[in-house]
Amino acid sequence: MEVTKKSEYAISALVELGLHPDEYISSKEIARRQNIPPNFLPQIIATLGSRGWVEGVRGPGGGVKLLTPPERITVREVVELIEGPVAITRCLMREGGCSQLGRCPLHSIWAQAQEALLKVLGDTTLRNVVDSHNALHRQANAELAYPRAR
Amino acid sequence: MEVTKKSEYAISALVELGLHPDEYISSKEIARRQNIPPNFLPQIIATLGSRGWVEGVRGPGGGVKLLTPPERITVREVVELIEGPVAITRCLMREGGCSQLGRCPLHSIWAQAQEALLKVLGDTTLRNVVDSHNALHRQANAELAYPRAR
DNA sequence: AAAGTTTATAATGAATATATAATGAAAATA
DNA sequence: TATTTTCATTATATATTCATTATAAACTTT
Repeated sequence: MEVTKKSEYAISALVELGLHPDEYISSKEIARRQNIPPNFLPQIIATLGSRGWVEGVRGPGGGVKLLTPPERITVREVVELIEGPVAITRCLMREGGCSQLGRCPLHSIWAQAQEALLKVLGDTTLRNVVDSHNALHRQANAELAYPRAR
Repeated sequence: MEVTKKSEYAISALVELGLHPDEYISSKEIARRQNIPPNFLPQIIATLGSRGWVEGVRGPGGGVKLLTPPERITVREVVELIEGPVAITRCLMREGGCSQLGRCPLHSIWAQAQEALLKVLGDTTLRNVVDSHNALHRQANAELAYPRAR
């Protein structure tokens, strides 16, 4: 229905792949680096593969590789792929979700709120996430090298 | 964790009360009119009462009444009262929600998205919802009286 | 052929959401 | 005072979803 861990894992996996372009990484290794349950990740990767974003090669030396440039994938797209159509309330879901068949007075408010949410996610590309991941790491490494006084 | 039916029921109940100012309506009657599970509503009303928005009077002729003007209650407040602090992802929840202790690159994106969502809900008062409820009803009634040709 | 790996599906346990039921307490009326 | 009506509170049951593990199958390389 909305943003579950599964989506976070998917994004984390894509980020890891984005950090190492054109490299095949086994799902087990991705799971280790990104702290994702190793048995859970394969299903997620399969979904990403069905969308054409990643390619998996089986067998020894195989692994997963990013096919699509990170700037062409938005967080919104990932979430919607993993969760299915996002709906912050039952009211916005298919069929009998809305008690009054789309005429309930809350309908438009939920829709507006959801659109605001999705807009933020849609304006954020995987590239942005990869970059801020890098920034965080640089910062952490600098801190290690030159710790500030406390 | 986020917007469940419970919140919708709460808002619906408040709307019903807002439609009939200064009138005591039994929870059973509210449930009937707004299509809310009748046994579920009392718990919800109790929560609304603890916040001081409604008053319940027991005994024959008793019922529930709105104490606070609808323009002074926002949808956001209702949702947060019913659901507790809203968090669209585990990452934004208390304590160990974020896998990387608040430093994960997704953190700020979730936060932005959530803030966008909450802003819409915070900008909508119960008055707005009551009004659009009225508008919908007027429209439906006009349609009944003077049906358009099809 | 053997080992490692992805892909796909199924099964399970845990948590949460939803709802019902039971009980208790207060107020009004007869 | 007894009875009815109603809110308030708590306990219980059910259903759904989430998260994970487990299993099986297909594929690739060595």
